[in-house]
Amino acid sequence: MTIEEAIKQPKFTNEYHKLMVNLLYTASWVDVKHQQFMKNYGITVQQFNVLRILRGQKGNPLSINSLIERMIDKSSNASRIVDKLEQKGYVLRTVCPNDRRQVEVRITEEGIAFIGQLDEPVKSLQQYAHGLNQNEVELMNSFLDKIRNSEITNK
Amino acid sequence: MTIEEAIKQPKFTNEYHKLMVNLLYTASWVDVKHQQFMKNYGITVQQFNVLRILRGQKGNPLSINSLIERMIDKSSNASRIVDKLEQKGYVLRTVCPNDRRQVEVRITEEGIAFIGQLDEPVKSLQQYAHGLNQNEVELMNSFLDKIRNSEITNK
DNA sequence: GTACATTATATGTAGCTACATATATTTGTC
DNA sequence: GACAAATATATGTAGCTACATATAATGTAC
Repeated sequence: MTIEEAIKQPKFTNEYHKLMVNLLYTASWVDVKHQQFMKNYGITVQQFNVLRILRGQKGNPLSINSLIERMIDKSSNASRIVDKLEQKGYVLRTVCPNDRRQVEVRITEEGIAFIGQLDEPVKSLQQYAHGLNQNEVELMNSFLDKIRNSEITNK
Repeated sequence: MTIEEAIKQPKFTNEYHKLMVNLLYTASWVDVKHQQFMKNYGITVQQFNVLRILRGQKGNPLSINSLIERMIDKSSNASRIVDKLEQKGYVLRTVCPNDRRQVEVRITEEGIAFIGQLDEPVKSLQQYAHGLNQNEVELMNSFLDKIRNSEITNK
């Protein structure tokens, strides 16, 4: 299905307009797939991403701010996302001894076990990119970076 | 800024994984820009999109369902989005005489005037795509379509 | 034409989000 | 070291979202 068919809009003012719409539409489409997948495991996409970031730290803790820096959508609610994960026993929060304003968040054994169980099934989500060959994927990654970086020159 | 820098993740398991993250990150980035822009005019992105769809109908009404079919994120809340636009006087809701289950939504003169005033400033949002040349934009549009269509073969 | 399924929209609700603000701690200046 | 500014996190709140369910109208089978 083309983007024109997907939103029943026969034509766009130009290819650039079409690209913006297509980008937002496709990302929303992918996001919904992720949501539906995660729901089966009683977790939200945001919670999953935070857990995966923490696991990547290999036991080292991260502050809430460093967590935000690593999140895909820089959420002002990182604190409450960590709340939920804490309630589930997947992470632990301790006050940082060096700077008592900061909080050290780290993944628990339960958290590691839980997310480990998702490693295999999660791969199916990346399959969406496999409509493209290696060359195309690299090209598209560079295009996405270019889009975000065109901001400066436009201002 | 590369995607690696943007989320402080030095490497991904492969380019496909990176693409999924980059797609979600970039779309969220664009979406936030849109949100911030629309906020200045006291309207949400969703409300704006619905208004623009209705204007495109040239006076003909659309049912709630046809509206959903044309929306970028197929929202289950189309009914309430129309509520808000109705409260602002930008759209009108009338029961369809042929099928009294349906509702005919059409844009008002105020709605047309309001959205018309955004036509020029809104163009700045499309500028994000201008980091790419014509050829690259067309290529990227085809890649996005491919991503959504790879679903069937993966199942 | 009655009964039942289907379709179109609306609404109740829990949970999530952005934004503003609060609280606690640290840093810098004098 | 007292005081103001800056930093890190948490929280109150209004509004938005997904999902389930309700309401109403239409279509279909007999």
